[in-house]
Order: sequence, then C-alpha cells, then structure tokens
Amino acid sequence: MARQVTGPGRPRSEGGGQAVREALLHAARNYFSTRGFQQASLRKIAAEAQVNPAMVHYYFGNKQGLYIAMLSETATPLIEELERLNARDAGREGLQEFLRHYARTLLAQPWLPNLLVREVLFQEGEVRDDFIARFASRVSAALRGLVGRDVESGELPPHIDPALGSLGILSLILFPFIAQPAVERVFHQHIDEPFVERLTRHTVALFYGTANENEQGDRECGQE
Amino acid sequence: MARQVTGPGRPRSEGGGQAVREALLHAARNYFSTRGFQQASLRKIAAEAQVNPAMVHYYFGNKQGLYIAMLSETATPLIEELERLNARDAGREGLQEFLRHYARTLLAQPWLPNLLVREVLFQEGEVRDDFIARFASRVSAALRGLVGRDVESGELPPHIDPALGSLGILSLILFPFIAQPAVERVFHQHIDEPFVERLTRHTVALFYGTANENEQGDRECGQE
DNA sequence: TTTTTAATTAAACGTTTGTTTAAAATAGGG
DNA sequence: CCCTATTTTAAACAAACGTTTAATTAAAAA
Repeated sequence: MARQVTGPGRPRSEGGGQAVREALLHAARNYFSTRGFQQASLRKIAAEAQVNPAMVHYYFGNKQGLYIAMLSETATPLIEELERLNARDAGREGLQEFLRHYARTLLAQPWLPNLLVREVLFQEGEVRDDFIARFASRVSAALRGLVGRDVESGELPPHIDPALGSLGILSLILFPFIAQPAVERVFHQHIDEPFVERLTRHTVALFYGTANENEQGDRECGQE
Repeated sequence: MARQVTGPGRPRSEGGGQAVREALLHAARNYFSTRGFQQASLRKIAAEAQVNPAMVHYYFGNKQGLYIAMLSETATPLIEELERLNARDAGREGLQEFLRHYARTLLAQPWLPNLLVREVLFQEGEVRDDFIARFASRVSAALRGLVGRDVESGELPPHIDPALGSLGILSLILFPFIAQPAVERVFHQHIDEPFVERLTRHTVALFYGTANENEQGDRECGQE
C-alpha cells in the first residue's frame, strides 16, 4: 500500500506494477461505495492510492473502466458464494441458515449495501441491468421458491403470499443494512454479529410462528 | 411555468417575481430528488426553470439555500400530516390504518423515497440530522410504542421484540418503495394503489396472525 | 419628473473535474 | 552495451461547476 513518491520514469522494480493496480482498486472501492460513481473523484482515489491520476488511464482506460473492474473484482466472488448457497433447503431451518449467511455477508462487507443501493436502485451507471440479473434476481428466485414450497406444504401459514412474502424477507434483512446510520440512531441498535443473529431469528419467527426449542445454541433474543 | 426570455433588466411585471421562485423550487425538487444534492447542477435547474442561474443566488443565497428551501417547502407538510396521524390507535386496525396512510403518502409523492434515501441514509448534506430528527425518529417512536403496547396486551405474540418489530414494519413498508425499480423487475409487482393495499394487509397479517379476509375497517381485533 | 429600488441578464472568475500529452527513467532482450 | 518497451510523473487541456460582478431595465417612491 505504501509507495515511494519519486520523479517521473519507470520506478526501480519494487513489487511490480501490479501493486499500483491493486492499490487503485482498493481505493476505488472505498470511494465508489461511499460516494457513488459520479461523486467519487479520480484525483482523490489516486491520492489515496499514492499514485498519479494518469495511472487510472494507463491501467483501466478511464473512470468507468476502473469502476467496472472494481465491481467485478469485489462483487463477483460474493455473488458466486451466494449462488452456491441458493436456499435449497426448505423449512424453518433452511431459511434461517440462508438468512444468517446472507446477513453475515452483508455485515462482513460494509461497502456492499451502499454499493447495492447506488448501483441497483438509482440509475447511476450502465452496469445496472447486469447487476440486477446477477444478484437480485437470483436471490429473490431462491427465496420465492422456498416460501412457495413451504406455503404449499403447510409449514407456512396460508395467508402468506409467495411474492409478497419473499419480498418481505428481503426487506426485513436488507433494510437495516441499507439504513444503517439511521437505524443505529433511531432504534438504538448496533448492527453487528449479535444483531444479525437476533434479526434473522426474529424474521424467521415472524414467518414460521413461535418455536420454543431451537437446536443451534440456545441464545435467546436479548437486548444488545 | 413558462417565462419570456428577454434581455437584461427588470421584466415588465408579469405575475411578479414569486413565479421565478416557484419555478426554481419546482425544478430543484426534480433534480435534487433524482440526482442528490451534489450531483444536481444549478445551471440545469435554472435551465429547466427557464431562469438565469444567478437568480438562485438572488432568491436563495446559494445552492444549499435552494436545497433547504426546497426541503422545507415540500417535506414539512408531509411530516406534519404524519405527525397528526401518529399511530395513536393501537391494535390491528390502528396499525393497518397507519400503514395504509403512510404507504399512500409514499405512493403519491414519488420523489419522497429517493429523497429519504439520499438525505437520511447517505451522508450527503448537513441537513441530515435535522431530517432524521423531524422524520424518521417520530415515525419510529410511534411504531415502537404501538408494537410495545400490543405485545404487552397480548394482542401480538410474545416472541416479537418491540425494537426489531417496529424496525421490521418500517422495513416491510419502506423497502419496496426504495427498491422500486428492482422490485418491479424482479418480483413483477407494479407499485400502485392495489399493491399498497395488499402490502399493508400482508404486513399486518404477518404480525397479528391470520384473520378472515374481510373488508377494511369493520373487523374487531379478535384473537382466534 | 426625477430618483431610488427591485429584478434580471450576460459575462467573467476561480475551482475542480476527467482526460491527454510529452518527457523521463528503469527493465529486459538482443 | 544498446535499443526498445514499460511504467511513471508533471503539466496542460477543455469542460462544467458554484459563484460574483457589472450593466440594464422596469417598477415604485419622491
């Protein structure tokens, strides 16, 4: 991450040019996820990476090239991991497991919710359709299948609509992360690992009704 | 809205200078709600209002002045209306009525969800604290009080946590509006008046359990 | 009528932006 | 050791931004 600032010319090979690429991608993720595409300044990204702004053009062509490279570099592994999970196991435990993993992923990558909102919900960028196709649609399809099966098998109450139900599950899990700054202030909930556990349990209980015994660690819902 | 473009100098009084102010505020709401504060261009706002960019300085001091004026002009009546409602009536019907009104407000002001997200969730602007204090905190306080009362009275199942429950209700209602473009594509749900009705009913049923699919308003909050 | 005040425009100012160019310095193969 | 390709910097570019200024015209006041 730390680079020697010298004059012009090729540097005395210290790690190789790939380090510059990595530093730019890292700084780009910080800026793009917290400020959005247009508002992120190439010059400041380059400054944080301790790199000349012209290197963006050298390695990525232009600003959008850096953005797309950063997207595929950081989001693709997560998408593949979520696809592997895919909520194939139905029932209360299957959903709980899926939600727990999903929420933990969001928790471990704090830039993801912001990026999701900026890329999917607002019209910024042309990568939006691709992003929806590769992310939201797969998650929602998995959820909808699970909810539909459990309503038919009677494990979920019949007044639950598969479309509204799966959308509801997504709302309940995603919204606290999206609205994190407001939620922490207004609801006095720190969004951390215990919160994720309480949130997923609470969500599952809301849909499947109360359950007195659970098999994975008897941590009851306690405040904070 | 239509103004004559002439040379410099005070115009021959046609409606008065207040028309320019109004046109600027109207154009500002369009741009600020769809693009955010920083990304909205004063020059383009002025162009849409068919007004010289310098008029922003004349009437509002600077860009932030226009932004704040636009916020208080458009959001304040909504906040006051929501406060009047305030979810004071507990129970199934009270919540349903509150949610219906709340969602209909979001539906009728399509720029509101975007503005909410940009102003409250992201760190843009310095008006954020004020916005949270005047909007999110009051809604959440009303919801939390309602949920807490109904859990204590036994009308809501005991496994519902007041904080997580009220946050959940907010998530279920707000998220579809925030994520509208993605929701319409992925869940194939048009976000309109019938959807709002189904969404609020579904949300209430999720919390209060199944109830006969009856008409709105004439159902006692009985337990089965 | 004369003077002052209010409203508006065109033009310019100083930044900041993404991008391009030209020069410079090292690496690596011949 | 030379030559070419690679990597880097400083500087400049044109465009867009928020803002300011000076000029100009009509309304209102005297």
